Amino acid sequence: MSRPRSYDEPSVLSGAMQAFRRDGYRGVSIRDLEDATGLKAGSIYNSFGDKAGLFDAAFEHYNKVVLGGRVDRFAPAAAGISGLRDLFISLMHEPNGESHGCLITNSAIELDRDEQTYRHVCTGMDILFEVFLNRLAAAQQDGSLRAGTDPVLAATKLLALYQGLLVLVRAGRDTQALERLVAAEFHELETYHDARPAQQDIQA
Amino acid sequence: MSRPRSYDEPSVLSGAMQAFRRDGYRGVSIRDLEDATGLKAGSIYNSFGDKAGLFDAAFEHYNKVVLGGRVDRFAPAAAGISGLRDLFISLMHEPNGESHGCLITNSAIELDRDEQTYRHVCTGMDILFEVFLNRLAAAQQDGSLRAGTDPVLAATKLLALYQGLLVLVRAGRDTQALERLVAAEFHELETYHDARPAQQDIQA
DNA sequence: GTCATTCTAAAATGCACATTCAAAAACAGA
DNA sequence: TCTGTTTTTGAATGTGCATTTTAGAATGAC
Repeated sequence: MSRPRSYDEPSVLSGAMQAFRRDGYRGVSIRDLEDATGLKAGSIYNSFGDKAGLFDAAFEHYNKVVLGGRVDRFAPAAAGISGLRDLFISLMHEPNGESHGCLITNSAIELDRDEQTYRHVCTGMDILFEVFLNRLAAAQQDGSLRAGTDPVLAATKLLALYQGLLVLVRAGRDTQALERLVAAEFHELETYHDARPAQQDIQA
Repeated sequence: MSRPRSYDEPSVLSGAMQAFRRDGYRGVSIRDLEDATGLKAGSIYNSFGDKAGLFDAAFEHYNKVVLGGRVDRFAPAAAGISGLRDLFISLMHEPNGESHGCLITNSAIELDRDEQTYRHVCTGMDILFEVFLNRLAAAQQDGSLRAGTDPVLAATKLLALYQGLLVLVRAGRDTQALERLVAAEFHELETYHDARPAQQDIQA
């Protein structure tokens, strides 16, 4: 018994999300959000309360759909440590030059820690940490984790590496070097190897 | 043959820098900068051209004085890898709760890559990378680097870790866990050790 | 002391922004 | 078809911002 909304919520959230990822919360105006969502300012306020409300909804959407989707696609439980590596490598392959940016990393820096919305930052990091820890612990069980590796420590390391990579990618650092780094780090996690260096390294 | 400036340039830059570190470029208004520097808006414009000009000068000051000072204090060439570790540990000990933030990391995220000022981000990262690489290469020479470690790869890893830690610190993550991570990473770099796990780990 | 020059102070300008308002339009139920 | 409710729209509002301007104060050179 009332006029129904004429827009598609997921696509509105997706548009807003993209704008926020690219330009940050402060860098996006209501005007920009009109273009990004297709909604007029009035409708935005009617539907989401205010700019912060839309940001909040977009962030929730990001954690659920984008982050969750990436995990499901690249690093499902069955994919083990190798799936985690794929997830990391994908960070260096954002669609052509179009650096979307990670809403978690970017908001961790931009937002004030005692804002309401900051909880999404913490949630996102918790999700990542738990996925890392879960896969590493499972790998430890089935023997595919290098012996002697502490899963909690390794998960912490992966979380830091993840955030750091996103900063460096956004800064335009050489992505090939970063890919080599990821390859090396996961090689260290996955395979059993002692530290005895190759002969030429000893003699050099 | 003219009126001299009545302010102390380093302290003006230091004040502005602190404001920008805490709240970001967009988060600081000219009004805020008046308080942070002690200068009136007119003087700021007279001396630095505009807000971006002051930011530029403050960023240069950051790279030279703050970043350079930290390297000299914690990780001079003589301190080797151990000095690098001290530098990293210091990231988790910013003055009481007062998270100043790193202007390089924060600006890498907030600024647009094709702005003039972004060069300071690149310069800062280059400085860090070169310091890391230099200390690691020296350690390789004198045998204090774990055999088989590639200095370039390790320096890349440290750069990513450095940026990632700053993101996580700003996000309010448990700093003790992060310190354990740093300790473990540097342990891996410094000491010779094979990967043979302790007995209890094999049997578990 | 006077002059030229540069700095400071304070108000003024104009713009972009987030937000609100009021009117019109679109639907659901009767 | 009529009614009530909600969405949409486009204009209006007011605030905060970066920046400019203007007038006055301070200094060095002579």
